[in-house]
Amino acid sequence: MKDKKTSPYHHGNLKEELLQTALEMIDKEGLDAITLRELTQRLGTSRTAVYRHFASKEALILGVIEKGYEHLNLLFTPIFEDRTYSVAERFERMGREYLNFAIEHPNLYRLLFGEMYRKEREEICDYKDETQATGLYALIGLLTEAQEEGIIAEVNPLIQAAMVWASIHGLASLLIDGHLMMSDNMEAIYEYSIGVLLKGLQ
Amino acid sequence: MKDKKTSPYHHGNLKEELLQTALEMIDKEGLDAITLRELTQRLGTSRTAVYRHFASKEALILGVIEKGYEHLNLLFTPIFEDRTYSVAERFERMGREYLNFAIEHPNLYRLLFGEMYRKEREEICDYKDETQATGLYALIGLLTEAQEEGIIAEVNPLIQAAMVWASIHGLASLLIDGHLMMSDNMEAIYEYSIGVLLKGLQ
DNA sequence: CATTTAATGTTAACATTGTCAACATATATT
DNA sequence: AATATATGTTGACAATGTTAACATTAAATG
Repeated sequence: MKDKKTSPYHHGNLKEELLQTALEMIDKEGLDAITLRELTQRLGTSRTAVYRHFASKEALILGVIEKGYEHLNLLFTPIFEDRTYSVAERFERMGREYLNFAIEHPNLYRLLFGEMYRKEREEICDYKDETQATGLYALIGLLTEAQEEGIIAEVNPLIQAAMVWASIHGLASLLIDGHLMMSDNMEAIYEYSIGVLLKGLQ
Repeated sequence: MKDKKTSPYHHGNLKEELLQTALEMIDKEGLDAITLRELTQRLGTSRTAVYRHFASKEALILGVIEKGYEHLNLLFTPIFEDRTYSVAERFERMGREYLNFAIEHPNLYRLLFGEMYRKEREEICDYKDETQATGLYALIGLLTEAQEEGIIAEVNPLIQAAMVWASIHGLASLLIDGHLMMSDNMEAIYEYSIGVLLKGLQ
């Protein structure tokens, strides 16, 4: 019963491992593939062990979302702030990185930027949190920089950021959800989009 | 048993009413709110009557999607083709109508343009179908017209259409999924976006 | 019209899943 | 050492999609 080598009664780090494994499962197999039974089985615990660390399955997923945001923040912010590149170059690079993430991790992308738990998400992360964590904050900074350099028009950067984010998010969404049947033209569409944006923002 | 007034054994038009009621339920209460039991109960039949008309719940939803596309086509195409307005005006009007639909019917919008049944959807409606039904076809036509009038640059209109659609779709998605916390600035963002697009496309 | 066949609808049952209550065991506290 | 708290387990339940077996109506066929 107390065979410590194979399965100690207390797992030790279950909460963190639940989050981590859930994130990996969602990433690889999609949100629908996650069942508490499957998840806990992979960690060698019983089905209901989850409820000692999370109020519900939903609460667990919300934890995964929070973790995902932190991950994204670490991924994107350095690109935005790398001053070895010009503003325009950073603009182009950030869009590419953002799209790459969406394409390589469509399930995670949908979880973070889709409707999932929209209502409940608002409680754990308000506007400022998400803005900061998803790089929208950094985007606003970049656009402000661009305004100072005279590259783009001096308009409320919040509105500019929303417009730019929407464009790239729309492209990512249509792509990973299978509505743009021109994945081969992907690169052409992206470059054209960045061009249209930079020109239109002037 | 054969009280025709209250409940005839054969419903008569069950398939169509299933689609219609399912569409209304999805529209008002969201996709998750649909259960076969609830749906059939509203129509006064037993839970499994669905299976005489659809292979599965998924097949039913795919039918709803098809119905939704047809509906959208009827809604959008006239706007695209109303030549009493200039090309630029039509461009602006179509975007507004598109956004309005998304905001007024977020659940339907997500169903039609989200990931739902992405794989299976490809079987019932290939590129041409969706392109035509969602107005992308009309958008391409409008952009071609704009090119002929010299309003925008002569670039592959397919790529232009993808870029424009992505921008508006991104705006709609971020809005209805609660990621843009500036619904009050909505109108400003939209007008600015159209401006950026028209300028950038030149 | 009578009979057969196909279409449509119903009931009973099952597997899966999230969740809760009651119980068990390990760790922390006093 | 004794108690309390945290953590994990087992058994059960309700909801849901689905299937099989049966019932009833409409259509087809002679």
